[in-house]
Amino acid sequence: MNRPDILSSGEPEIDAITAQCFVRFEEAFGTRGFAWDVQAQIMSLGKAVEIGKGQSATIFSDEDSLVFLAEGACKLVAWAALDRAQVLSFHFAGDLVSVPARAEHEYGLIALTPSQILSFPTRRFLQAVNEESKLLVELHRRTDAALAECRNDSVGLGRKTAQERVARLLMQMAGRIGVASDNEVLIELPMSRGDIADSLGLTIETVSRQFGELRDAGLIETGGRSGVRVLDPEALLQRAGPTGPHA
Amino acid sequence: MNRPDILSSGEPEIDAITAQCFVRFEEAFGTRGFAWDVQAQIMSLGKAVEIGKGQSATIFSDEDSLVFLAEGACKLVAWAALDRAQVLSFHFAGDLVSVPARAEHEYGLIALTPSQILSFPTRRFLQAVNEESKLLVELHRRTDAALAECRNDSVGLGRKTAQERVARLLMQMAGRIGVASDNEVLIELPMSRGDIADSLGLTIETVSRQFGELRDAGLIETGGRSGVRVLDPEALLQRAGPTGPHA
DNA sequence: CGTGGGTTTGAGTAAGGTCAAAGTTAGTGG
DNA sequence: CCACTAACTTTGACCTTACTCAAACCCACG
Repeated sequence: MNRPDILSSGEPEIDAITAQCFVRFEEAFGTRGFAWDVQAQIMSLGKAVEIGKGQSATIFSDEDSLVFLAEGACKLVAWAALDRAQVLSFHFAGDLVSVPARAEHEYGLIALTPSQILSFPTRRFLQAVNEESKLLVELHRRTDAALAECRNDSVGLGRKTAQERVARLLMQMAGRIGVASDNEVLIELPMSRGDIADSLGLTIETVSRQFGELRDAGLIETGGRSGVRVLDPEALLQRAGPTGPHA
Repeated sequence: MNRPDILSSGEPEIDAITAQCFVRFEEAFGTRGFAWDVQAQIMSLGKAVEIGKGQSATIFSDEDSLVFLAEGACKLVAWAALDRAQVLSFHFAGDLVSVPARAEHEYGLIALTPSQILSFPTRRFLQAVNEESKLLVELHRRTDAALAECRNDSVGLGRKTAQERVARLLMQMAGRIGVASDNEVLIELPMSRGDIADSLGLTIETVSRQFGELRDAGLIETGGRSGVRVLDPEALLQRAGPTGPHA
């Protein structure tokens, strides 16, 4: 997919993807009111691209990146080894994802559905917005929320049974991308069983068996590969296990 | 070890713990150069306390807190249930810990050794330092690092064997609090086998057995409950498992 | 309609959990 | 300073859960 220069002589030509990504970004972070030069810096740092299903979104290979997901759904993956992937999180439109260049493991942000993303090199981005403390506070808020989320997931990975993990993921997805209709929730899962397994620290087979058990128990119905109808959210939440030390 | 008041006479009396905590905090975050009123606000928001082994450090019960660990060692714990604790991280002097008031699980910061901590209510702290973008950037940097760390741990929880988990933890502790001496590292573990088990998603017995295996293999020696001598760091790192997809 | 990747199901296995008991360690008080 | 004790740790036997390997199945795509 070719992209025309986003900066060019005369009036800057901007392609549709770039334009749309920045509009969404401005909406999410309220950068519209920023000083002119800060806005210009942000625009020159951000690279907008469209990526197809299964494609990786790593842009800045030797630098930490900050990726804004304008449209679509992605998974953040770390590899413990070539054959041991761990899905760290699923992301949807509006999310800001912090992607390390390379830490103890190699990371990748991979599209589950065709997605539009806007990538910034973290360090230079922070320098650019250095004086816009509102954005810094929002950035901290989101990172802190991601940390809290990651910690919640840690509890799941360390201390929950296969069924509790699957039930919890379904409830999370119900809340994130589910469509409610009188005490039922319809979910269209953008990720495969393999992705779910990799995110829960299980195998494909175990995930499948848990789907089966939940179906046999009458808590969910499945339609095709990606359709899930939660028939009894209450009971499903029960199976996700306890959520605190309250008794 | 006593320190005189850092605010001159006529001002409110400040106890030794508070004084020492703030001195350490200033050193770590360079708040010395801040505007007078910002410094005053920070000081009025921070509660310094000394907590003994096993004591919990939760100060602001219904608000997210930001806890600076001035001295000692602590564990951050979440409870999946009364009998299912997950240790999310271990912390040492100089660390800043983000403690949610209450999310999906209940959290607690608990002292492993007598510790001095300085707690801030996150929201009001952010308001106070709103204009000091250097501190905001540093805050973001630390939170982002904690997130990266949490994600690395997720890989461990989801995709590593018991032995890999234990070996990795020992290497982490070697790097964090170990004392090196010609190709050996001495570690004085501040946490119990139970804490280690809870942080790795294992049982006490399994952790103990892995210590045994590593000892039998000649990679480590143990002395008493807390002493560990890493005889062969190379080999121990090997047992921690692969660290990326590089073949 | 095929075809191939994803999914489900089944049988056997292994890693780690559970239960129980013995052995240490590091305080505590005499 | 030593004996005592309670908590922590180690070890052993057995069991459960989830993994592995394998085959059948079924969507979704061309």
